[in-house]
Amino acid sequence: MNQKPSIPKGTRDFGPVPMMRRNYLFNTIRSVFQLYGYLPIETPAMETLDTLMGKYGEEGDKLVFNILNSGDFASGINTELLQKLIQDPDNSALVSRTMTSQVSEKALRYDLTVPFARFVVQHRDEISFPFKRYQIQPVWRADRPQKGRYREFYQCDVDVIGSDSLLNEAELIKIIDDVFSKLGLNIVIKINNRKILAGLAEASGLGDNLTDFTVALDKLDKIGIEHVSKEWISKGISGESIIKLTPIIGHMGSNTDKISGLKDFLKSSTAGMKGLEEVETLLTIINRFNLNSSVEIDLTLARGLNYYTGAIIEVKSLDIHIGSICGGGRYDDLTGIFGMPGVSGVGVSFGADRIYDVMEQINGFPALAQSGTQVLFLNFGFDEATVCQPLAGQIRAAGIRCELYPDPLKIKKQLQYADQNHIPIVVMIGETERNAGKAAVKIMSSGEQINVAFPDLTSEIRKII
RNA sequence: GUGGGAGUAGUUCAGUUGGUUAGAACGUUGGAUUGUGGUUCCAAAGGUCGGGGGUUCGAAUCCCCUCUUCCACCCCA
Repeated sequence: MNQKPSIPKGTRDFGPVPMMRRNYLFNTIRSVFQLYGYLPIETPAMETLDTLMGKYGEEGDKLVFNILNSGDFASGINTELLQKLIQDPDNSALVSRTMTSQVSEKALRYDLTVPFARFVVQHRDEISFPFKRYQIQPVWRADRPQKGRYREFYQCDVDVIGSDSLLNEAELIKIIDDVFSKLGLNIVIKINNRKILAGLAEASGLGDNLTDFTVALDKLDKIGIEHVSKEWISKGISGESIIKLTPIIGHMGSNTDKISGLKDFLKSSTAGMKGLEEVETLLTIINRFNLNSSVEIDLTLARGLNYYTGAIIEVKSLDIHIGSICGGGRYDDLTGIFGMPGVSGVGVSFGADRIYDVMEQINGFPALAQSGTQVLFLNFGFDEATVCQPLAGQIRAAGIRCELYPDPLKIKKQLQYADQNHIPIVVMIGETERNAGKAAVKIMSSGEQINVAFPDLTSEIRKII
């Protein structure tokens, strides 16, 4: 007892109440996915290192949890090679990488999209395209935990792969709107397009600085235009370009205003115009949906851009400031890295844990009393309990949640148990009741108590509930 | 990976310029005439003060290291 047990950092236990709420969340999300015809899949918690590495950029690779090989994992180490490398202290990163590959061949999944791509390639024969799937599973990241950031968390992914149609993007936005409407959260759906970003870079003469350009741009709402400009300049982007860009990026008007501004700015860029056209079409489709949430074009939305090629989607809570609670986009060639080129997909991922945190903070969860026991039989001893069992069986057969207290403790203890577990009805059958053939039914909220003949017990309880 | 705050009973926290057996509240357990909960009253249990090292006659308190956690950055759900 002098040593307290604990769980790894960034992980959490979920007691009954959080669990019921999480189930409510997952069920809501799942029911919407199913309503649009998406099919469930699951993939293993671990993937081979080959599948995962190199898919998330340099930063992402570092955040993958590696799994040590079983058994005598040290036998695979090439000591000669390592000794050679280790002599140079600058090599420490390389040494770690080399060593990892020698003692580990699998890792915990980092997201659901890459395993999905692997799944599609591996099962291409069984899949008919377009393939619409959803997947609700935990993922793991060796990130430093903080508010709204965990090392083990759930993602709820919906993707459609094998279709270029913008109707898919529109459908996903409708799904987002449905889910958050059902949950009662106020959100804004931000959209952008990778091609527009490329166009902005091109039209302002940035050349191939796209990555540096977007990484800084993504921080605009956080650090402001001055700091973004500074970062751009430090990356070698010319002041001239920045002056051209500032009014476009800082444009705060409506979507149509933004589009007309962009139309003029991007006219020299084919990619940019293509992206703009996509956004326009998407907005046209969405306008027919009558969404509850607002959809706004946000040019600062870049989202890592590891594999996104078209639409970029992100959802922010208007209730709580917590980073994005849902995000995704189109990736034209994700399966290409697994040897199946030319298949385009688009998908979004709901961050269940962050959504939970938001719901929690705004008291957005409905009362979930419908999960606990409704009727408790007190235990007056073995013989009396034997009488209770068939009666409890009848009550359950009527669909009422019912339990018998397992130990013949003092009645006070058993009532305390009922009280603490918010059980509304208690049935007492002691020696007296057993002889009389009548049960004492106590309604906990009022303390009122009535006697009911055994055959009428189920119907009486049904009346009370 | 970088920077800052915090670690004292199950939980939330007190703990005076270093000074005797480290406190409270809530919770837990037991009791207040035998088969009746929530309120009340009484009592008890529970801490090598995150861990290790150092300074000191003496450390929860001062210094160093480490772990954990929270916050910010990087990045992200």
